[in-house]
This record gives sequence, C-alpha cells and structure tokens, in this order.
Amino acid sequence: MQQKRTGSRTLAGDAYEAIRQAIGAGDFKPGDRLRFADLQALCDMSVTPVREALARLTAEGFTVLDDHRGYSVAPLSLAELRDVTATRQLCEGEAVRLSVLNGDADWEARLVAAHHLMARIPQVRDDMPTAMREDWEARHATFHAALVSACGSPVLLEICEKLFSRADRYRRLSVSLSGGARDVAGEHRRLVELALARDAEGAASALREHYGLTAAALEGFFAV
Amino acid sequence: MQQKRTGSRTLAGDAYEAIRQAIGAGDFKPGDRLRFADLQALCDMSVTPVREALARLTAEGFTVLDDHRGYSVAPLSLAELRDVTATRQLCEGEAVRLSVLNGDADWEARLVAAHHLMARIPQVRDDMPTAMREDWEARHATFHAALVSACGSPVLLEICEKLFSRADRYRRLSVSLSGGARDVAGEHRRLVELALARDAEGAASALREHYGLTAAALEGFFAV
DNA sequence: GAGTCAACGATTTTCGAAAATCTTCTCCAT
DNA sequence: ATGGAGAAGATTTTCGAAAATCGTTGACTC
Repeated sequence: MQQKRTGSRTLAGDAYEAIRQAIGAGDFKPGDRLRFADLQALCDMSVTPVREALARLTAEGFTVLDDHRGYSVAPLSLAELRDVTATRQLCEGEAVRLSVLNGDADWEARLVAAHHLMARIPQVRDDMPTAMREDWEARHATFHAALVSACGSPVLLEICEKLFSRADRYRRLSVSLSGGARDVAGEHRRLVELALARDAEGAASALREHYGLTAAALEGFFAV
Repeated sequence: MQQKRTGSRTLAGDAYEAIRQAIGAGDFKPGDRLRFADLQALCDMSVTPVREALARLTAEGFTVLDDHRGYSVAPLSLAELRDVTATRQLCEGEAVRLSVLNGDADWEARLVAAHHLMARIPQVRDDMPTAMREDWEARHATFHAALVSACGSPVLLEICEKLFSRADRYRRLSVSLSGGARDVAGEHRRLVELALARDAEGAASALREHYGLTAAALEGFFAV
C-alpha cells in the first residue's frame, strides 16, 4: 500500500480530512457505524492511522466511540442543534465582542477581505454546482473565523472553531430551505458594518441573532 | 505482556488514566517530551493504546502533538492561565446561572452532598498526606461539577469539564501558597448559599470572583 | 413455549516489527 | 572558524496479523 500524502504530514492527518469530508458530504449518515474495514478501503491505508483520525474526530464531536463496538457518526438532533446554537451565542458572542474591542487595522483588513470573497459568490442555492457550494462554505467559515480572530483568547477561539464545525453539520444538512425569506448576505454585511463601527455590543447581538435565525431555519428538518 | 484492565474497558482507557495521572503528579513536567518507549514501560503495553491515549489527552489540552516529533506535555504559562480563567468565567459563570434557574430538588441535593463531602476534609495543606490531598481534589472537582450540572446544556457542560481539568493543572502546581489570606472554604460555602437561595446572578458573580481569586493566587508562580 | 448457554462469525483492539522521518554528529570544503 | 552534505542513531509512524470482545444463532432444558 503506502501511498503519497495529500496535504498533511501524516497519513493520520489525511485520514482525518477524508473521513470528515465523507461525513460532511453525506456518504455516512448520522448514526451510521464506521467500520474499520470500510474506512481502510476509503483511505487506502492500515488501521492505525484510521484509528487516530477517529480519535480526533470524536474529540471534536463528529463521531462517537462505544467501547468494543467501535465508532459511529454522531447523531443529529433538534435538542443538540438548540444546545450548540445557545452555546455558540454565548461563546462566539463574547468572542466577537472582544474582537471588536481589541481588533486593530490588520483585523479590519482580514475581515473586509474575507467578507468580500464570500460575497462574490451570489447565493447558496440547491442548483449550484457542488464545487461552488463547497467553495462558499469554505469562505463562509473563513469569514466567521476572521470575525472573532482578534479576541485575544486562544482558548475561546478553539472553542468557537469546534462549535462552528459542529453547527456546520446541521447547516449542510439543508442547503435548500434557507433560500426563502431570509437575507443571509444582509446579515453578514451588517456584521461587518457594526464591527468596523466598533460597536462591540451591537456586533455581539447581531451575531447571536444571526445564529438564532439560522437555527430557526433548520428546526423544520426535525419536525418529523 | 497483556495485563488485566484496571477500570476502563480498554487498555487505551487505562493508558489515558495512567498518563494523565503521571502528568498531574508531576512525573512529567510541562514541556517534557513524551517518548513512546517510556510510556510503554510505564503502562506496560504496546504502542497502539498509548497512541490512542495521547490523542485523547491532546484533544483535552494536556499534551501537544508535533508531527513526526511526537507528543509532549503542554506547557504552562501565565498567558494561558489568564486565558483559561477568563474563558472559565464566561462559560462556567453562564452554566451556574442556568443551573440555578433550571435546577430542581435533586440538583440541590447533589450540590449539598458534594459540598459536605468536600468540607469534611479540613483544608488543603502541604503537610497533608498525598492520598488525602488527592481525595480532596476529587471531591473539589465533583463539587464544581455538581454546581453546573443542572444547566441543561450538555455541550456547555463538556466545555466546562475540559476547562476545569485544564485549570486543574495550574492549581496542582501550587498546593502550598493558597493557605494564606484566602478563605476558600468560605467561598465554596457562599456559592452553595447563593445557589440554594436561587440567586442566579449572584451565584454567577461569586463563581467568577472565585476563579479570579484562584488565578490571582497562582500568578506568583510565573513572576520568575 | 420461554429461557439459558455455548459456540460461531463479525469487528474491534492490541501487538511486535518494519518503514519513514527527524536529529545529531562527523567530515570536508570554503 | 563557518557552513553544508551526508551518514548514523533515535524516535515516530505505519503495517499486517493475532488476540480479545461483542452480538447472534441455534441447540438444549424446564
């Protein structure tokens, strides 16, 4: 076996990326068991790096471990969506507040740049090519990361990152329905305005509301 | 090789416990490299479970991974102490607030019981036998866990747990100096009083102050 | 018919060694 | 002296198979 590295410096890193992407793409559904045999076939490597990748994914909440019964994709639920949203409102709200208070001109530049890149892709829609949608997701993540990047607290930042990717799973579940009554681009624009105007409380409120609206839009999926 | 399990259901779990304890006990100092050979000797097992244990410890911030250069004990610093403290004040403050708002009689009972167990051990002092100090640490952790346990947000709770053990490393660094001017037991008692009186904001403030004082007492260690 | 238990198959978990990578030291040219 | 190439040693990372464990099936008893 033994094939070349794609991006990271270890096979375990590659496995992490591959499995995470496969989960994001829906190849494995929430609750599905993740058998080592399948994952080894997917990643084309031995069990050891796969195991390490799953350990990392479990730490971030993507997968869960049941002793001697292996790993499975973490289930999605309305309760967790609400929980993650509330915790995000707390942590990222504070992080953006601190960012606005502490951020310098470099931070402003990063924020404006990230926003511009995201805004260039018109609107997330179902009929978009997958590649463009993936591209938007990446820029969206970069934008939100930029927003909080000047908070000055690495610990808080790490928490925000993890919460973001955890919420991301819910967002990807529903590319379709957000199209309607909501002005996501406007919300993002307003966040930038408030940040540049150095309105810390306002930006924090706007971000909390932004997440609240996103969660509300997703709740429909669990009305089954 | 292949020895019996101590508590968990897998060797990896045992390794996790053993290494975590060894770090807590100071057998490995912050910044020390953790060589697999040493850890295998310590745990008396092969490399695979040790590797999994380190992956988990890294996820919780006890250790850090440098690709192809292995793991080492996460360094301690004044900056991180302050960062962790501030983040704890944010997250645990909110968690205790929610706990007071949502907690039922069972929660009150858990809290009172945990406090009682902790209060029975008089005071943490240098001349205490190690076993008793370890015992107090465990009860202290249980007490703080009980305090936030009714917040209703598993995600927030998990964050609090991780932050607690991360801060724990700093506390264990200094069993000695807290003895002086501070009334830790009184602070704990006051927390229980406020919680039982259903003063959510008061309890949150008291907890934030409690952590602030703890951090302040520890800052001396980094004045080197 | 319901319940217990042993054996089987599927899967995870662990092992011990091989391969890959980094670090250090030596030696040589500048 | 200084700096760099290259070999040797130490350590991590990965492999492929063996061992341990779990869930299930099916025979056997009450």
